[in-house]
Amino acid sequence: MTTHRAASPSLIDVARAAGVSTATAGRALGGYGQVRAGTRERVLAAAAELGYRTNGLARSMITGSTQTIGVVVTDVANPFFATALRGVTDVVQPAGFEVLLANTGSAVEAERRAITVMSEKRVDGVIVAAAQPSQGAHLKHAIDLGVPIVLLDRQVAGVADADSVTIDNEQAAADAVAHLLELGHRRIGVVTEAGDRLAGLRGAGNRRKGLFPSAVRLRGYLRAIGAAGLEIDEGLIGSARYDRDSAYDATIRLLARDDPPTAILCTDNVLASGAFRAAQDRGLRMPDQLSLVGFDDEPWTTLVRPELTIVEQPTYDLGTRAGRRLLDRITGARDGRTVHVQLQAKLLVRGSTGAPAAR
Amino acid sequence: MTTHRAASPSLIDVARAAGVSTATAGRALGGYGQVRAGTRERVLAAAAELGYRTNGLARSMITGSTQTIGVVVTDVANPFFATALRGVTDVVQPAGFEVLLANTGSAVEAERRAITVMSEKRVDGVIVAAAQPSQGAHLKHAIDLGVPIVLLDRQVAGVADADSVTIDNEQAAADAVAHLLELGHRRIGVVTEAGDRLAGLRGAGNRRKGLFPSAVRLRGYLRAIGAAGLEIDEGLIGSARYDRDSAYDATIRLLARDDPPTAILCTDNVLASGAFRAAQDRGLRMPDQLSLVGFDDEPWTTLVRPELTIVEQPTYDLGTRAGRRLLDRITGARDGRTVHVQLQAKLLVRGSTGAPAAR
DNA sequence: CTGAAAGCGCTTACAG
DNA sequence: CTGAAAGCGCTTACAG
Repeated sequence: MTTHRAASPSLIDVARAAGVSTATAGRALGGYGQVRAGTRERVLAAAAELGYRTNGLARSMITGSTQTIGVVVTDVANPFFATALRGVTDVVQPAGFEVLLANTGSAVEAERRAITVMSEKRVDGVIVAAAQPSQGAHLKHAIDLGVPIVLLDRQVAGVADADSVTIDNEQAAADAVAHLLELGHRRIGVVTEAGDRLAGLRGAGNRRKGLFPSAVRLRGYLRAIGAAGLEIDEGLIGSARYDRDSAYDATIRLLARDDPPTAILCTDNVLASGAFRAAQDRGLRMPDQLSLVGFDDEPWTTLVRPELTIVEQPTYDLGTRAGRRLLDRITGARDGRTVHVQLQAKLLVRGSTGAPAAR
Repeated sequence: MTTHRAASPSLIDVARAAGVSTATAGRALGGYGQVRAGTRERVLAAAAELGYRTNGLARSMITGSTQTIGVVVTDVANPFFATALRGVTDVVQPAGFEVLLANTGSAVEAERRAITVMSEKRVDGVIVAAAQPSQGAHLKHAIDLGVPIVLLDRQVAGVADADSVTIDNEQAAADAVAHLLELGHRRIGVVTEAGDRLAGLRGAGNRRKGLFPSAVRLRGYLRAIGAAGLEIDEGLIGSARYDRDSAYDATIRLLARDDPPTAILCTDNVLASGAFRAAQDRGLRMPDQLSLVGFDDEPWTTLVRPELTIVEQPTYDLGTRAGRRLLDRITGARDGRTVHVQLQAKLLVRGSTGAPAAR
């Protein structure tokens, strides 16, 4: 029973059916301006009768607002971004905004395209977790065109006028190392994605912009080790790619040293899972023979034995704060001042960390 | 150095600067129609000079296409939907479509609003993981208005004209039970969200529509038990809410029976994590004293000891298939026939299942 | 409170 | 290949 589908009725059709002008029909349907109650009812009845729905494109073209924000992430399937995204939607949807989502797969070119398209679709603003924090020219360009941008999780080099909501990753990693130092560890290893950035991080520079969170965490590790008066031993810095197997290998290498670390910090949840497996396969008792610290409170960290000590990031809040900040930019007080929110992570001490075994 | 920002330049401005008509400027910029190479260059130069960007709203209003699809899920933070969503974006973005995302929190009212707004924004189609598979009136309404819909993960009652892409959950659960039966188990328990649907499932009905995946899985369990000639023992059906603690409690209750199950199937990944913890806390050796089967290949399932036997759902593919199907509906062969794709899950046998201990 | 008219920024026939 | 004109479906001053 496929009925012939007429073109979607427009305001003109509704107005005609209700015997009013399109201006009046628009006022009744759009909830703006003044309309007599009786008139409104007649219009609404006609609209319902015809199956009318507002054309949001036409409305947006006139009002200059789409009630839509863009969200650009590197990987929605990553629980970190999925959770932050949930935070964004939970704040933004009740305020009457929709979310246009783009996944970049960490490719700057894809990010550039996404920003362009979103800008052409006239989103009211964009939240972006940059693919490459060192490359922000296209973001600056968008800002110059009048698109408000809030950076999520990564500060980007060369983008002065964007707000940002990030986690204090340097302090988070330093806290974890401090915990291990306090337990008496002196040879503390790290499994990290940012091993290749080591030279730059050891320099005097203290910029946050342009660095991936993993690099900032590595700097926190270096800082804490240095603050304790210990030498930085590059042999304790295990480089890995962003996957479990690579972290597994890096951990095995660290443990194979003549003088292996008694504790290891992993700068990420995925890396931690690889390190945990490596410790398991090596038959090391945790925490006696090896203490381990990871990032993110994922389900597995409390299912394994011992439970994993972790740095808990306020991931959901990261999203809500970014959403709220963007809404403020769009609607309310456009005081113009650029805001950089930095949230604190929390060390959750569990069974995988303890004093090193006496030797 | 805040320069005064002029209103975004329009095609008229570009045309004037290039000394051509708006029609020609539009053709040069939009890549449609015929334009002489020299003319095109002049127009592009003028556009670049002025910082012109196409107004997608105006374009969409005329062309009747927004190159945007809606995706409606209950919870983006759930790894299942996050992964499926990634599948959708990976298919749809390269084809030139953007994704408008809505999170419903399983509330039908939120879903209704999301569909309405998306429809008003004139998305070209919508993929929806229904909040309540039993309630589909608003979806049917949208379809009648001309919005193509592809159902994801859940068939919905009363929505005849929507395509669907789902997983064969009944077969998946039945396979898991068959595996346990083959190992020699006779008292097989189940921890499920759908315990309250039991009466309806035991009836003769064989509809898939209107049921949550958990309910379909429970039916698979019932079918497999019945097919083996065993009695359904309602005492072996542990009801839980959708959280780890509730599953933990349900498992503890099952294990406290005089005649406890020797194996347990969990109809979901979250429930499985609770059941695993319960088995751990009870000090039960797996698989000897208890065999356990879960759903979804989450990281934790290979980090715990023993590793968990699971039913692996093709979650990412669920998204890619739904995306592709919707694109087909929108662009290509609108043959009109409604398509129901059902993907098969795969049992991954690992250490948590084995023959029951002799007693 | 209501309406006639203008206009948002494009694309699309239609002529040339 | 190019342009003048119409039109997509709304909202917004402006009058009354």
